Amino acid sequence: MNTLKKKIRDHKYKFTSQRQVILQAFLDSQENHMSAEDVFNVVKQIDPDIGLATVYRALELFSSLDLLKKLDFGDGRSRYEINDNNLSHSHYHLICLGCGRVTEFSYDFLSEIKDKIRKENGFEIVDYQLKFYGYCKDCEKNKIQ
Amino acid sequence: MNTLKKKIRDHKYKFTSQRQVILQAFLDSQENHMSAEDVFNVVKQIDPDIGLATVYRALELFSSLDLLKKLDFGDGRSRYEINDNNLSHSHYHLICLGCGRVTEFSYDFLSEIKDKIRKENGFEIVDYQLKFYGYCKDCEKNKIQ
DNA sequence: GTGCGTGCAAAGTCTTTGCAAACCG
DNA sequence: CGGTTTGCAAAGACTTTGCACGCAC
Repeated sequence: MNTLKKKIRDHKYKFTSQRQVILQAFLDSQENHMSAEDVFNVVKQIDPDIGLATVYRALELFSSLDLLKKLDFGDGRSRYEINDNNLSHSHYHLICLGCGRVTEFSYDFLSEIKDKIRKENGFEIVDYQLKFYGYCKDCEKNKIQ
Repeated sequence: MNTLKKKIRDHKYKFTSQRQVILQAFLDSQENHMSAEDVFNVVKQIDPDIGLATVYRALELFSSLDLLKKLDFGDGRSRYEINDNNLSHSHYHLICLGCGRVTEFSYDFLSEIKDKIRKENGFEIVDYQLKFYGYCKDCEKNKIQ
């Protein structure tokens, strides 16, 4: 938390109690991919006066500071996760078309492809997002088709 | 177009003039990733009476039939492209953080990772989406930082 | 104290839905 | 003809914004 606090202050933003509570929610949460409303519901427990707009504003601020990473799983709302800030530590998301469960998977295929893309397109990668859609073990078992 | 028409009829859906015009827009368009409104603007030229809701309904229908593929580039609206229906032909999107331009890139790394994921997670992949964020040649050149 | 940050409510954007009329097969 | 599909407008879901008050520094 102190690292996060420092990063916010370094950018001349204020470390308000609301911002702290919202960050804490991510540090504490078992739920890895919270939507704005998920976050709102968590922080309301600690500070009932907090507003949904404040949550949205904080999530956007934190994303711009790379404290959080904004995700999209195609369910009509943005989701966020703590950003570990290291490309090679990145993970991918396995999104089950049956139950919607999102699992994480990690495997370094990037170094190879990164070079290839730089050479062929002159495109300098700073981040990426990889989502696999399919059926998880349980749904595969129960699939009719 | 006849293949598409067949696929629609095979599923007992009607091949209406509106649906035809919308599909034609994708076949003709140079723009590879049209939003619902982009499509609406194109088809209005041909059929001024067409409604935006019809476009949305058609895009959803076509996606469910795998004629189109629904994409999300994080700009707050869904985008669509013709689906080539072959996992190994799939391409990735290079999204420039400078100018927003979306380029396509193709490289088969999937077969390898697919096996790995099936073994380790019991997850059966049917589709995936890979997006790289970074800076394209031009923006890299002009980047201050 | 000053100006950034907040809460609230209203507005905005994209998308979906209800319904009567139109149309495909 | 009958059930789909359409166009329109209204509603819905998520997110952003305007503004007066409050708080971090």
